[in-house]
Amino acid sequence: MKNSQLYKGSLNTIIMKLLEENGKMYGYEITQKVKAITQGELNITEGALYPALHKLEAEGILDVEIEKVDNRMRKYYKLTEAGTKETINRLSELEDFIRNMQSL
Amino acid sequence: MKNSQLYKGSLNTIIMKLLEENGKMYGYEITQKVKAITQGELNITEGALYPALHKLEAEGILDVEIEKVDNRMRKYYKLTEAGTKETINRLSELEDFIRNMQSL
DNA sequence: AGTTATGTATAAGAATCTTATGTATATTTG
DNA sequence: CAAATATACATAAGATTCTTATACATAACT
Repeated sequence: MKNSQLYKGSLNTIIMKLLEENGKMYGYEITQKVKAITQGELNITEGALYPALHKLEAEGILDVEIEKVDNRMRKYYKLTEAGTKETINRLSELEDFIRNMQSL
Repeated sequence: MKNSQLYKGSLNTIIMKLLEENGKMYGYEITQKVKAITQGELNITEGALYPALHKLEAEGILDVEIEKVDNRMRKYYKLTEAGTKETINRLSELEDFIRNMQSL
């Protein structure tokens, strides 16, 4: 997701952060939201996104709810209770990471 | 190098940033410096560090100079001219990354 | 004498992401 | 109206990066 290697390992945090703010989102929506917010700088690829969503679901971080809109499938994801707690930790780790990277 | 996945992909940037500030450093010194600056939060493992140094050297980012101190080998690394230029880009990417992660 | 610290190195495996491909429907454009 | 683009999800092969374990060697500390 971008040529810069720095984003490697941050996809789960990005997903969780967006879901915490927006309640529920579907995969394609996440890719568009990220592109919009970063002014096209960060493009999440489906090959990275969908496996990540499936894994977070398997880990009990996310819940899925399937909807059909305009005859097209959408899988809405939202944080579980455990996922919400875990997100707090992740965002704290993100702050630590940023602080450490700046002070190095 | 730590349980948080966020650091994945940032090792090269860390190495280059430290070398830009400190002129030249050897591997073990880098691990200790990082540990000290982050108050033990970030520990770079040798299994990650040495292959990374070798690769940066092969790419022409780093130059090596071997010294013997107290009968023990030290390999001092410093940025090449190309490496210094590349470091400017990396640090710019780091700022973009941080800004994007905060605005998401 | 044995453990810890200093110092470098590699190899097997895990985790994450890229790139490519596949399927399907809706909308826009030439 | 046919073709291209947008919407929407999915997986598989390969690349990259890191973890964990192991290896070797000397110095310093207990």
